[in-house]
Amino acid sequence: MNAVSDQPGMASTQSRLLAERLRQSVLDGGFAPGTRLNEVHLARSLSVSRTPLRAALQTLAGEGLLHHTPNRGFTVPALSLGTIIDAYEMRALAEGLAARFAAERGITDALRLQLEASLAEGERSLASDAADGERRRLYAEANEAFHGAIQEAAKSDLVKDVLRICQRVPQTSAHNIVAFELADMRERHAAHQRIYEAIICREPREAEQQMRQHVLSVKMSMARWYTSHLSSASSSTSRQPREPETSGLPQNKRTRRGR
Amino acid sequence: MNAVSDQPGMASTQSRLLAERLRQSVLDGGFAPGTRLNEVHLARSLSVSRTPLRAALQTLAGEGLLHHTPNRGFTVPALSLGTIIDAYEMRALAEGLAARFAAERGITDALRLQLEASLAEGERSLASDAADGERRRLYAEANEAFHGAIQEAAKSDLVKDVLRICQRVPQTSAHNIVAFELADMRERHAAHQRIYEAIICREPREAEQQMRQHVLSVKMSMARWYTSHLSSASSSTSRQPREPETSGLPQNKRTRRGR
DNA sequence: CAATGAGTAAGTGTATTCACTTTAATGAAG
DNA sequence: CTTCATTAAAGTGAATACACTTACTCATTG
Repeated sequence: MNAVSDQPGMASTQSRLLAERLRQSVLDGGFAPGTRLNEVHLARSLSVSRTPLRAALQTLAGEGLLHHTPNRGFTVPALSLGTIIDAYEMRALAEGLAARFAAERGITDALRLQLEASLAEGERSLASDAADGERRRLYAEANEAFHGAIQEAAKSDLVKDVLRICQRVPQTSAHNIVAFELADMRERHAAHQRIYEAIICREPREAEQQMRQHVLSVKMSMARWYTSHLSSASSSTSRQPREPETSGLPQNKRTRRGR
Repeated sequence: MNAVSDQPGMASTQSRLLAERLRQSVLDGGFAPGTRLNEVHLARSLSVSRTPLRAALQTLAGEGLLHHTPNRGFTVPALSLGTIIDAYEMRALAEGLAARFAAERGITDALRLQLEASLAEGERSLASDAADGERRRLYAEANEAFHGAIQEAAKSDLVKDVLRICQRVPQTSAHNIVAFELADMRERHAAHQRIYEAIICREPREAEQQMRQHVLSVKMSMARWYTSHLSSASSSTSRQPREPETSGLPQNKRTRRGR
């Protein structure tokens, strides 16, 4: 009955794969904020049964990426600008701590190489005369690699979890916006280099301080961009009574005859 | 078939109640670290079917309170002292942020009263000549009320979630140990008062700084206590291959006949 | 015509069953 | 006595079936 058996690459279980896919979808803004996820339709559209789907949804709800209401199911929360700014504030502290740990504990050669590679990649993306969108994509990639490497170097599951929570902001997620103007990107790149040096030199306080400033400056750029571009749209006060607006697939026909 | 129907107080669903109970159990150390949770046995002992139990477990796993391995089920992670210390480090930052937010945003009268009540309660517990254990219990209660009120005052779901993660440390959980010696408790109480004043006076930086110091000092006490009292026991390096040691109820007979 | 209430479809919560994986006891072979 | 293969029991993952709740349509009534 199962189509894919004895496949070597198939390490994980269905629920986990689903959780991964859905997490990605939610973070990428695949579902409109406030959307109500219909289990039956979602299951059909993903070609799975409800059981593993629910498993995935429960997990995501535990992670705080979805909200659950007892007899109404799962919804993707709508975040206000204030919430997003708070998240950056928290993230500045958490990433700062990660940088501090990395500096305190020292990093493996592999991670040092990854850091250097991401810096080089960022440099290249800034130097290239590629189209603006393409440059941005490249830089976003380098940026993610840089921060990822530091989080790894921190060697703390807890810090990683906290950062996951801080970045559970749909739409605004790191790799979507990241760098807003070329000048901003240059500034960020310089900050990355300072952070790298502080870590290599094993200077915890300096690394933490630099990282905090860096993230807070990203916060500023984001807020500026957000207010000037979106302003009105999707600025709801988190979990206010919003209209259902279900999703997961069509909810079309509703044919009935009188009693 | 369901025994409890049309009951007025029954607001929530079975899975949620279970999640709550289990969360409490895990935090209170109801399951030994490293224990493997057997779904069938646990379900029987809790008088529920596997479905809602699994739902609860998935949620807790999402929260990071349990660990899940594909075909082996859920386990309660064993934490090393290092991990616990890291948690305090993160918690210092998060609670500091909460205090800052509270000072920035101002607190409602209700919360101000709760803060004052908890301070008074702490004072009383320190002044009383009750038995040491009893005093400790009282102080722990006041302590929890104090920190809880500030977390509320921060008005940030994200900060609350982060703090939940930082306190997801079984056994060592806040209300279990908290204050170690009378002198420590006095020092803590004084810190609480300073924090309270900073918040009332709307001085964000001061509030944040005081709170950070406060939590870090708790960290020190905890580490001192931990090393002198437990030292060897339950100091494993997080997620190392530990022997199964299942739980949930007995696994007794194993009768079989040869092929 | 608006308000209200019954009845029904859609949707979520839970139970049960089946399939697949892991685990460990047993016994044969070296 | 140790090692390894065999094999069934126990356990988890997934699917299906059923129960209960919510929400909507429509008809009735004042």
